[in-house]
Amino acid sequence: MPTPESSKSASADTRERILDAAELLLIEKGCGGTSLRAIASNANVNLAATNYHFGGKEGLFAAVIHRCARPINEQRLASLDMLEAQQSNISTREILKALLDPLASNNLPERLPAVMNRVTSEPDENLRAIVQAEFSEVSSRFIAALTRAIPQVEEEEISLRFYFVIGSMLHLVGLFGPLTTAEDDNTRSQKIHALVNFGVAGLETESLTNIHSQGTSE
Amino acid sequence: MPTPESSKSASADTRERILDAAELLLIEKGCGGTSLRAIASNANVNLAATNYHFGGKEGLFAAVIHRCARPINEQRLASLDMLEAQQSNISTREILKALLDPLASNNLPERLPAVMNRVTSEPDENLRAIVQAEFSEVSSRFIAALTRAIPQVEEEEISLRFYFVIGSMLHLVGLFGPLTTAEDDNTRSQKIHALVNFGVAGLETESLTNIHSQGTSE
DNA sequence: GCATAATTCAAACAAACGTTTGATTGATAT
DNA sequence: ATATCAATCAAACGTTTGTTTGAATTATGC
Repeated sequence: MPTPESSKSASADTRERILDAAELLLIEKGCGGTSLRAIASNANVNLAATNYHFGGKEGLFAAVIHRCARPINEQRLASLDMLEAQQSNISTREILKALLDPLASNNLPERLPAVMNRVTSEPDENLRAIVQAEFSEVSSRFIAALTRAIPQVEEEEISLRFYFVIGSMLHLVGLFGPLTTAEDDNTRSQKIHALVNFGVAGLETESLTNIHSQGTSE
Repeated sequence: MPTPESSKSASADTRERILDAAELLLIEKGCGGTSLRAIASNANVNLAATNYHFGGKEGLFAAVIHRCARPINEQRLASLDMLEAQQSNISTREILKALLDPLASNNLPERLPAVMNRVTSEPDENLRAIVQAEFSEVSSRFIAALTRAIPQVEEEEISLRFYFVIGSMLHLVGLFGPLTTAEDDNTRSQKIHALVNFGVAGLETESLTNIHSQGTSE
């Protein structure tokens, strides 16, 4: 049973073509709506190649997710590392920019947001676990940084609001669509900037734990 | 032998059993991951009944979406109507409460958020069109109300921030899960309240259209 | 009662799916 | 050149999918 995990031969080209085709189809048709036959056809490879190189459909999509998420999450963590090394008091805006600005960069795999938007809403348990593992460090690190930056709000509330920002981000990249022209980059970075403003205000607002007269009198 | 307890119209009962089973499976397994056979099995009806009553799989899910979305959207619009009839200056918080509080109510079909969370991220074009049509009036009405309530922010920015709130909402109900115990209702309404606070702050913050030195000057 | 339409049912349909097989090619090293 | 292993290929595997069919059953109108 040969396991061709790390190979640099001509098969590496096949692997990348499969990943590219799978990534594109995953964005357009979703995980369950993409067949291995369509991937093989678009990648100009044999049908069995997908099973040979990735062990199956699930392994293939896991590789797609990993290839997409790793560089952008590394950039996020690197930016946060640099912030924490330079200053002791980091602003909420700086943290959110470290988190969201990589999505506006155009020298990164632009399709990552679209892939994440698809994958985070997939009902498949295994894929959800893969995604969660891929983002767990980013989540914990940024929640901790935000908790330090906003001491007037307790950590549990910060954590919830962080997920609000993530939800806004995912919904926003859903509006982007798979388009990635050069002029769209400007519009996209503007919307990312708007999201940063929105998130800063939402995160820093004082928490009103007093829920008085919640019921609607009608 | 037919069940003797079915004294009402048999066809209407079958339709509802199919809708209930389809709704539950749609939440758990997604749209593409739910087969008509699983629906028919869980609903204790014949396989052909789903095609007979709804014309096909797509018509069935459209009926599920419609049955879920209509009552909650009617409540949202009714609350907004009442606000606009009573006062001329409506606060951002009142508008967001009219939009989001129905999600915390427990005498409504609680499964709507989970259904929406699934359906809004489905890649199927026809289903997306159905969802968009179902929510178009709510979106336009609430964006208009928010634009009047927050005159210092231009409408285009309000529209974008509104979708941030929607994204946060969808992500939040994704965290809820299909569980709906009585004690969970309390936790759920608390999180909805936190979302209202978050959204009010994000919506009302001044827009920084001056994107000067967007690049990180470090 | 009988006739007519509506509904349910078991069975089958063709198509598409992920996966596996076994032969065949290509490269590498001895 | 020969042996060896990784990689590609056509073909088929068994399952599951949505949908359809035609008979059987039930409800409805007269």
